This record gives sequence, C-alpha cells and structure tokens, in this order.
Amino acid sequence: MGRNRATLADVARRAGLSKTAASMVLNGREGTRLSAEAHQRVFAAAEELGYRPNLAARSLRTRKTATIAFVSDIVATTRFAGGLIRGALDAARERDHVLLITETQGDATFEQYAIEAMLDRQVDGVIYAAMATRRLTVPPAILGGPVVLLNATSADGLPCVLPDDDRAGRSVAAALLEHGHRDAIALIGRNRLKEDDPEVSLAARARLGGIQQALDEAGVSLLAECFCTEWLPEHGYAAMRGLLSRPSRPSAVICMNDRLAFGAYQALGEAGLSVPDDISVISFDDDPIAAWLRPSLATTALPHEQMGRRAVELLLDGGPAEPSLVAMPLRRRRSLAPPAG
Amino acid sequence: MGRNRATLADVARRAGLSKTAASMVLNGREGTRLSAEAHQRVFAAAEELGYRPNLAARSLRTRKTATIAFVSDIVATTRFAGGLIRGALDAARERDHVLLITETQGDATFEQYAIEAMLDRQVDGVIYAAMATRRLTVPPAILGGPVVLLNATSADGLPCVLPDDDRAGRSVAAALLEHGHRDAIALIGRNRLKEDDPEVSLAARARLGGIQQALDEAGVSLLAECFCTEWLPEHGYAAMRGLLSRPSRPSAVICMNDRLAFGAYQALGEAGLSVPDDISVISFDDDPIAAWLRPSLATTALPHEQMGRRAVELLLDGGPAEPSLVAMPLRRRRSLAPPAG
DNA sequence: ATGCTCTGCTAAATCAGTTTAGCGGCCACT
DNA sequence: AGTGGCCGCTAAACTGATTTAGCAGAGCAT
Repeated sequence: MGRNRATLADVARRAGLSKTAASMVLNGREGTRLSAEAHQRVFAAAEELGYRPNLAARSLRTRKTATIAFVSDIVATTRFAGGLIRGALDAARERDHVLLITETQGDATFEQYAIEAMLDRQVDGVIYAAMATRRLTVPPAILGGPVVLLNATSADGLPCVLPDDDRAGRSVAAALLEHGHRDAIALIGRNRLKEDDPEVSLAARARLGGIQQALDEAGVSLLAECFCTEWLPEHGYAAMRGLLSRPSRPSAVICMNDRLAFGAYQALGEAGLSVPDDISVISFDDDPIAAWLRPSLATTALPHEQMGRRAVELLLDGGPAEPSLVAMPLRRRRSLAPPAG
Repeated sequence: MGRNRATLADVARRAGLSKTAASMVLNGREGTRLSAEAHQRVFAAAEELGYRPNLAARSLRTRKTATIAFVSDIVATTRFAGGLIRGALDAARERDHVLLITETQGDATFEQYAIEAMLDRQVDGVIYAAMATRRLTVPPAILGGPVVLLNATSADGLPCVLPDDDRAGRSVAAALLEHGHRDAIALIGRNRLKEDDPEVSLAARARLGGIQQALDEAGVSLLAECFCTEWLPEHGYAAMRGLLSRPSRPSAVICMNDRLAFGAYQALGEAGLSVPDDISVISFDDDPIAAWLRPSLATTALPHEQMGRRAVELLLDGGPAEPSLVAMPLRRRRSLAPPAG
C-alpha cells in the first residue's frame, strides 16, 4: 500500500532547499522569512512529485492523527446507526479527519480491546455512541482526551448529543390535537423499565413527558395506556388488539416507536379498520418502514445524521458544555385525520 | 489522548537493558540470544509500566499499521451495511486490526478524498464495498496494495466476496416445489436493467437464473412475471394488485426481495386474501421486516456478517483467487403452505 | 573597525519504535 | 599462542515528518 511515495526530503532536494524550508512552506507557516521564490519552488516540487505527507511520521512528532475514534456499544451495525455514522463521516471529512470505528457489543472485554486499540493509534478524540438513548458510564481510559457522547449522557457531565425527545413528544401530541382528537387518544408503549431507568432509556421518559405536558396544557387526558415489555411489532400488535377489545374505541393512537406502530397497523388491518378514517396513528423514530406503510405513518424523525455531525463538531470545534439537543422533525403523513363522526 | 504513556525506552531502562533487547523480547523474536532472565525483566517492566507500543512510531518503521480501510459507495450507512461492518469488525479484531471507514456516496471527489486519506494513513489493505451486488471499476490508486471487493466484482479479477444468489434462487424455487406448488407460481420483480447491466446488479440475474433452473428441472414454468422499475414496497404492491386482477390467481409468489414482498402483503391484505392459505410468499434478503410481517415471511438471508468476515480473512490471510461465494440460508417461515384445494 | 539587527535559510534534535551491525568475553581447537 | 565461533547484549542507523536553535551575509549605526 502506497509504496514509492515521495518524501519531504525528496521535495526539498528537488526544490534545492532544506527539509525545514519545505516543511515550513507546505504547512503555510507564518512569520517564516522564506522568499517568494522558495515558496514557488517547494510548491512546484511537491506538485511534480505528487507529494503527500506520511501521516504516521507527522503524528509521531505532533501527536495529532486527524483520526477520530467512533466507539459504540452496538450502534454501528444496526439500521439506526447509518445516519449517525454518515453525519459523523461528513463532518469529519469537512475537517480533514477520518473515523476509526469499533463496536463493543456491550462486552467489557471487547470494550477494553477497542479502547486500547484506539489509544494505541493515538486518536485525537473519541465519540462514544449508544444504540438506545441512555445514560452510561464512560470507561475511564478514554477520559485522557476529548470525548463526546452520542445518543447518551453520563454522570461526568461530558459533552453529549441527544435527540430532543421531550419536544418530539409535545409535537406528536400537538399534531393529534390539531386534528381535533381530544378524548379518545390512546398510548401504546408504556414501559416502566425504560421510563424509570436512565441506563436503559432516556427516550421513553422524555417522550412520555412531552406528550403528557402537551395534553395537560390542552386539558386532555389519555383514554388508555398500554404497557409493552419491548417496543417491537408484536407488542404493538398485541396492544392494539387489547385496545380494540375495549368498549370504547380510541380515535387516535400514539405509539412510542414505529415498530410498535407497525404492529398496531397489522392489528387494525386484521380487524378491518382503516387508518386514518377509523383511527389515526402517530409515532416516533421515522424508521424507513414508516414511509412504506399504507397509509404512510406520521412520525417524528430521529435526526441521526445531524446528531453524528454535531458530535464531530463538538469534539473538534468545541461548544457549550450543556447537552446538545437535536430537534426531531415531525413527518406529517397520511395516518392522520380528524376523528370520525 | 494518551499522554504520559510509557515508552519502550522506559521499559528498557527499568529492565536494565537496551531498547533493542526490550524490543526483541516484546516482539517475541526467535533466534535472539537474550537470557531467560532478561525476558523476565522486560516482561515485568512492561507490565509494571502498563507499556503499550506507539503504533504510529512502529508503523513508521515497519510500514504496517494494523489498519484496514473499509471504503464503500454508500453501504456503510444503510441498514444493509450493518452486518457487513460487524463481520469485518469481528474478523479484524481477531487479527488485531482495526477498521478505518469511509463512504464515497458515489461521488468521485469524495472517493478521491477517501482514498487519499486512507493511503496517507498507510492502511495495510482496502476493502471496497458496494451497497448493491454489482460489478464496478476500482480506482487505480488503491491497486498498489491488497484489495478485496465486498459485494462486488470487477474486471481486474480482484479477490471478491459475493452472496450466492444463484443458489438462493434455486432454493427459493425448491421450497415452493417442496410445498407442492407447480403451475401457479408467479414472480414479482423482473427488471431488465438490473438483470442485464452487471454494473447495476448481479443479484437480479443470478436469482432469476437460479429460480428458472430449478423450475426447469422440475418441468414447471411460471404462471406470470411482473416487471418492477424498482424493488420497493410500492412496486410490490402494484405488482400484486396486477396479479390479483388476472383471471387465474397464483398459488404462490416469489418476490425478488423482501421490500417487494412487503408491498405484496399489503395488496393481499387489502384484497382480503390470506398468506399462506390463499397464497404462499417467498423472497430474498431477510430484511428485519421479514420476521416482523404477519405471517412471518420465508426468505433467503443475505449473509452480511459472513461476507464482511470473509472479506477481512481474504485480505489478511489470503485465499483462492476465484470469487468467494457465501451461501444465503433459507429462512423457512409461516408464509409457506401447500396450495389451497 | 566593531557591534547590532535583520534576512533567508539550514543542521540537528526529536518523536518512539525496529533493525543492522558489531562488541567484548569466554571457550575450544589447532 | 593464535584464532575462530558462540553467547548475550548494545550502539547507532533508520523510518518521515516537525521544530528548535543558530549560521552566514548584508546593511547600518557607532
């Protein structure tokens, strides 16, 4: 890989100058007294030789590698990770940096390995990402340098990037209110564990809080709340069946994520009910599936790309110490309509 | 990041030996005549100081970085990428390597940038991955070192890893035949562009070929074939509606991927038909959605993890020159049943 | 003539490893 | 006695960059 590359010494020789001069010129150092002609010669030589600096050599001296570690529990390989990585990749490229990606799979041994591998390679900083928005404990080994938490917080008060789930909750509720739903709104996806343990989830509590606040302000209370052990389609399906077996049918349902909503759609389809004519549905995440459903599912998008981007910006450019909340845009789609009758 | 790390010189000093000796011992060099006691002292010193070699320094001399570039067109950030990256990550870790990930987004400028960034960092090899299984042209710049194509082939005869779509096609057809379907099998997802242009897709042609071969051998021919401009749910939906409007209804449908099948399910649901009682459905990819559908969708899994793993193995350990085909396991699920009547 | 500053540039040290060449001591053999 | 080889180890070169310290020459003032 990359044999026969021209070195700085080659450039200097061709320009008839010293390595020092060549280095100064190519790095655009101010305050040097090298002549305009020397600059010309160095640039020309570098150009002709197709010179590119050896970053290993440079970083040996400067202790900068222009490399960022992206360490995640498991996020890197799930569908949710794509946007995070893409955003981070874009922002990194704009700053001439590159991403070294590892995954711990929640395994302490792997985590240890991943972190050592990163430190051995002298990364300039670490982005520590979690699949589920949650609070976590950062391994002390990485605290020696800049760290940004992505989709996570910690007790250490480290800079972090989170989706604004609270506001998303409010906008989801507001969207239903706008359509005239008031007294027959049900909620699918309550979950004590997710709501109460920040190490499991921060999203559940924030979404719920946002929803309730918006409803309270409108003087509305929920018709029903379904608890789900997980937020998977089968649980949404079961919850919706439960709702439909009750005497009073909801006019609208909020699902805590799109997978629950998918399951809810399945139950509605089987029951011969129509979305949105019989029941409106709205949800969270904007999983690709939301746009594929018939009718397409209104939801609030997890702004993964933005979040990834923000994490890199925070890491390299610095920023305010408080948690960086990224807005979750509401995707208005066909699953919303005014209540029947 | 990583300040105050002990250096080899520190270890040597503490062991009362030279850097040379320390280096030899820690690298387990054979044929050195250092005493057992010297070994002990070096190991002890390294242990006590928590010594970890500076890889930048090492690679400056050895021109090995224990780093692999993972360059993809766009794969790294899609749901399909997860497995590829995870498999690669696992195999890399087992070999004490790490992955530098970049994405070209199909943009020549980005690709140029990505490749230079990799070469500047002296990666030991490049995995060049494509989102869609296809033939592509490898940028000459990376041909200076080891390259493995992942989910792609090229005209250069480079080592490559591909899913075995042909065999998957045969096993899909075989599964339907096993269930007794013969004269009423329809196919959704024919697409001339994908089938004829290897730079667009290799999968379409291979899957189709496998299906037809298996059917031919059984003396069966397709009841109908639906062409789709894309392989998205809406196209599967439209195709299935088309099929249902024909005089003779198929007893089984093969979809060229799970997203088409998802659309087909939607059309069947609306038509009040049941899977698998009225129509069996089988497909390709094993998208997560396949298991979430009701009834769960039989499909052949794209072995992403295996493929990613294989790519790293090929790159670091070498292997046969011919394309490395990875089996696509059949997932038997509830969408299959014998034809009605 | 001497000292001083400024200009334009370079030698050499440095980063932290690996690798080559070889040193001094001891033994055995001729 | 001379010398060749082995043993156990080390000095120094080397990788390719950055950075510090400083040199030679010109111009100017004293």
